[in-house]
Amino acid sequence: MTLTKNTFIGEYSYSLDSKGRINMPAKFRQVLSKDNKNTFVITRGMDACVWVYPLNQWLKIEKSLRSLSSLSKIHRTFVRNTARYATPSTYDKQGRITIPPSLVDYAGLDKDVLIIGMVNKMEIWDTKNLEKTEKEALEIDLTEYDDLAQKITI
Amino acid sequence: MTLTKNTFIGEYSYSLDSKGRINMPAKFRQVLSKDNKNTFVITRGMDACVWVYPLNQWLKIEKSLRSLSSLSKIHRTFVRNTARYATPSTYDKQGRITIPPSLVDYAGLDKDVLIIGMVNKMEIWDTKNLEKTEKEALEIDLTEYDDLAQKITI
DNA sequence: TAAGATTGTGGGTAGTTGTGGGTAATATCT
DNA sequence: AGATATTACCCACAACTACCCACAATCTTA
Repeated sequence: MTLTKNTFIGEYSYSLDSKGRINMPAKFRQVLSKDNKNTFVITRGMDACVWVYPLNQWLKIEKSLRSLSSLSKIHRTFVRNTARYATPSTYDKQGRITIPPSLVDYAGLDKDVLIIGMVNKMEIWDTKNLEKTEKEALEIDLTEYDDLAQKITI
Repeated sequence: MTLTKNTFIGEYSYSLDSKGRINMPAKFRQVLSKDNKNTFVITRGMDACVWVYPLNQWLKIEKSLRSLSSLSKIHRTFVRNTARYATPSTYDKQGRITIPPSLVDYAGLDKDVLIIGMVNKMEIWDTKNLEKTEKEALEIDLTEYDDLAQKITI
């Protein structure tokens, strides 16, 4: 079952071990193209989670960042926050990546974590944290949400 | 009797076996075009049921999701909620797909299930659950139904 | 109606996957 | 430089999944 290359969907439950390693879902490893060199780039997500990009996707982002002018304050902030915490990490023979302590801290990762496919990247969430975030998300503007749903036609 | 490609209508009764597998109606498999690679994408339905897309239909959704920027919170939420529960599943030689435990749970699938053709996708319902939902549906606002009638000619 | 093909259901087995931990190489600090 | 901490790589094993075969019931066709 090979899906689109470098596309991640689905939710997987794993545990962060005592060495700060997390398994990458086998299905996600399978869809990776070879130019990713078994490497992911991990960085801060915009929510309280960790974003994990396959290498080649990250390279595209780097390119976009390069095009942003530093004259704009919001551009500077965005580039800084995105680039600052990014770390490349190669997964081991068992398919695990090591999450730097600072990111474990940022996302509040404890033992039980969820890896969520976000199409072009993955998110790593602390299970309990996500539940909390979901409750808050109920307060988002539903009209806007519906508009989106209309456009996408699921 | 060849029907329209990738179009699903009708209702079929099957059973969920001890390994979490459900047979896909032979007719549904027959109308699939080859680019579906014997794969369906299963996800949460908006009611208490499982939605099953043929691969190529899902790819259209995926493409829309890809166009949404993660800078927008509402976009992130939408992508997450849509992609999160989706799992590709290739059917075996006997034509069965495996339903992940989380979705079995979500839809309350027990043994007897119904597969319902929803034109561009299918729904899998627990038989008893659907009966219950149907009773509740009798109470929906008939005005809304009338609105629909304006749009669609039956 | 009888033979053959198709369909739905059950279960066995080999390979894959997730997780823990050990050891050697590398980095850090005094 | 030497001691200590950190990281990278390897092996082991239990649980799970994909794949295969079997068979009864149903449908098709001659």
